[in-house]
Amino acid sequence: MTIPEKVINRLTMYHFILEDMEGSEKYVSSTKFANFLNIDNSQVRKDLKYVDNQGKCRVGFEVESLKRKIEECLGFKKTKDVFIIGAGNLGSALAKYDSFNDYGLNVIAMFDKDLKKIGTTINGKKVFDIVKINELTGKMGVKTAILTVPREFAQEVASYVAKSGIKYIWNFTTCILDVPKDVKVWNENLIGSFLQFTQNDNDI
Amino acid sequence: MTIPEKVINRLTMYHFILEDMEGSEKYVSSTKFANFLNIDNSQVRKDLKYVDNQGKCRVGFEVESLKRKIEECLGFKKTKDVFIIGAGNLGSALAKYDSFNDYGLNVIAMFDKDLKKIGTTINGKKVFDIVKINELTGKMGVKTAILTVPREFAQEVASYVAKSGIKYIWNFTTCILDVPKDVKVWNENLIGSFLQFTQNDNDI
DNA sequence: ATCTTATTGGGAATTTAATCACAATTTGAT
DNA sequence: ATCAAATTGTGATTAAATTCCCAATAAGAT
Repeated sequence: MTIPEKVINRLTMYHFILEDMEGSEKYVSSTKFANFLNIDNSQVRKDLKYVDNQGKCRVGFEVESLKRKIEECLGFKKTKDVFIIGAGNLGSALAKYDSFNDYGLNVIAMFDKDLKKIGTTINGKKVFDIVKINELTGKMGVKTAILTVPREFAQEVASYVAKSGIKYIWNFTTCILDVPKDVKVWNENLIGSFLQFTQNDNDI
Repeated sequence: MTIPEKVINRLTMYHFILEDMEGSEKYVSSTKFANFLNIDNSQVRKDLKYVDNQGKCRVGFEVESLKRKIEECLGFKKTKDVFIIGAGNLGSALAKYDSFNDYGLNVIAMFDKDLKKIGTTINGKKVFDIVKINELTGKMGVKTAILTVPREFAQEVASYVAKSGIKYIWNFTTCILDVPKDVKVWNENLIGSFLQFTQNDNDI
């Protein structure tokens, strides 16, 4: 069953909440989730229909089993191997971001063109020369790359990376990439996200 | 006029594209934007209706004027002051992220509780003791904080920050925050974003 | 001058997402 | 045993977002 993207996003947030409740509370209601996220409680119940878990009238949803069901449903325990392209500030921060591991996102290696960075290790992830990506993509069967290079190199690097066999690019740069049709790009547009957040409030 | 959030996000991406075209091309068509972002071209034209800029039949939209209009419309030139709470990997990376400046996002100062970090300077931004935030929020009139502390401290720090007068929290942690009603939280859920990207592709 | 083609603008239709409303259920209190 | 309250599940409704469609326009070719 394919779950709508927005539902996936909310399910991960319910999981964050469950993480905090586990151990201290046995049940949680849709209203509790709804209040945390400022959404309608029936929305929550509809979302939870996607994971195979039913609530109890007058009581709510069982914390532990719901948490486990979301994990199964979204594959948190399934390892998703990725490369990080660009061992700069953001790339390094993401390499050190432990929450990725908790959700199955496994950084296999990093790539850069800076000789001072190549050969070093960041949080246990080795930094390779970008020209090695072709060889390593094939050898390790990695299909996903996180792109964190400076804007001015983003297009060039993305094209290079696409040629190596990478099929999914999670793009953290402010460059909109032009890549072959068989490569899927997901723009993590932080600027846009901030503006969505603040745009309709004039006192920022 | 309030612009829907999704439109705001796409407008910033059109701007990214225009940034690359400026100087080399005079006109751009809705189809060109649409192809870059894999969306329908009439969607692009409807988005562009929100900024006061009309296209020319058979030619498209003028690159320079459209770029300028988007900037005006979304307030890229208007300074938006923010604090970064948490001078760890992600906080430091965001403090060094120059694209923020280009879009008017101005990091005024950083806060942490680690004595080794307090007093240092990251990309020109001074790191203060978190207990100073109350004083500085008032003095500098800052209303927005970027939260990048470790998950286990997120709720505690968010409550503290909210008490200082901060009204907007851009939350990069994997903790869903419980804050007073007059504080608006925007969850930058990277885990959820990644799963939205990859969930319906089974070969990751 | 006429034709072809690329493009906009915008109405209509469709699809997707969110909200509302309420019956059914279950718990705990009286 | 009865009643009040909290909660789920879901059908109906509303709202928002996207796509489809095509007339109108203007550029460039013939």
